[in-house]
Amino acid sequence: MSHMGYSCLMALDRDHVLRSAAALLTRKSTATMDEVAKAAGISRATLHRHFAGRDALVRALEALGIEECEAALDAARLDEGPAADAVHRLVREIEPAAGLLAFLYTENQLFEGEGQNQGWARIDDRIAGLFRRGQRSGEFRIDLTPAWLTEALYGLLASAAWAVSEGRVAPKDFTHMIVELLLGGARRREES
Amino acid sequence: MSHMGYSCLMALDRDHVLRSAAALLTRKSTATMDEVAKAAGISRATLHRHFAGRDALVRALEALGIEECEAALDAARLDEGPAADAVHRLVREIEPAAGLLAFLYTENQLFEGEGQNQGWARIDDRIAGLFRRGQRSGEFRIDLTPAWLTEALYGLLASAAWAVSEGRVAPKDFTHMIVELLLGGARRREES
DNA sequence: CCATGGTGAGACAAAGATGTCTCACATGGG
DNA sequence: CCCATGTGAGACATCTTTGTCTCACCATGG
Repeated sequence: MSHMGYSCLMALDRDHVLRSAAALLTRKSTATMDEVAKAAGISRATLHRHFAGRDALVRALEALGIEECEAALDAARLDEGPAADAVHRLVREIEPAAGLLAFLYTENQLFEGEGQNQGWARIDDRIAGLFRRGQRSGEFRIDLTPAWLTEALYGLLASAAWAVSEGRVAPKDFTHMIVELLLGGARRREES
Repeated sequence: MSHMGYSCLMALDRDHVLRSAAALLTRKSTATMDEVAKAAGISRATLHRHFAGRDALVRALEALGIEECEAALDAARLDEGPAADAVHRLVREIEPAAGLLAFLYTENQLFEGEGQNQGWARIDDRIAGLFRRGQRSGEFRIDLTPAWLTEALYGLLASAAWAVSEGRVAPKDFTHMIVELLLGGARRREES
């Protein structure tokens, strides 16, 4: 064993289990602990050694989702350049986590008060702040509230993730579809 | 009793139960049969007399959702006038059913092959057809596929329904928020 | 070689939800 | 008044999932 073996191999294992669980629960949000274990290639006993129970697993997934969102927000450099470009960078950065986000987004409709509400609130604020910046600079229209634009972004991310996983949308179009609809809408523009 | 009493009162009762269940499951998608019964003001036994089981209840809700969608599609007269106006009418007509739609939309991520797939396919086709008409007439841009626009509409309806139920968006803004984002996007338009 | 620790398989009880049943009660018609 | 029908309350068995436990196995390091 040794401390290094523990902290290193376990951490890698745990991360692998977490990502397998995310991939499975994205497709089947009611998957059993046994199914999660099999999907990760481990036994239910070992799964329980990593996560005390289903709640703990979902909490860990929530933490992972928050972490990846924050990382995407950082990588997108929301404060730099035109807000529209920042939105584009944000969607591109957040795409790999979209499936997980969709799972957590629908899961959170259930646990009203529980969960890492503070973590999500912070993310909501950062995204809403981006839209607010775009409104103040005159790039974005002001009759759609930042809160709604944020919510709409979540909804479009979830829709796109499902549409891609069911083959209704090509994976390579993911970012383009979301960004163009969110920013430009469906109506044809004369100006551009 | 009497046959009329049965077929009439039962039907009303059944409809009332169905709508109570829809309202509850919209907020708490994992609600128990007991909770559904209490929400409808009846006992679990009576609930079981109306619907053989939870599956039957969800199936009935799915049928109700399909029915209301079709009704909204009919009322919106998708073939008349500019496609953009038809989209506006559609969202306005479908608003009362948005909560139920959101529930079914996320529920259907689970039952892959099951359910009234044919009913949904027909609705998908009608909505996608509306977007295709708008593209052909030159109203809508052609780089966003009708399938994606349809999916996005579902996602925005679900997002808006949740945002309203959690107080993040005013109920009266429901239609405006969705239509303006879906058609016009967040970017400010020079022309209008 | 042997000891240690992680793992898989499976047994087990507990908890929750479901489906079925019985029984008492009320209401409305004959 | 009496009977029939729908209803509510609750008991009950069943099923699924969960959480805990034990035990045999195996790989790795000493």
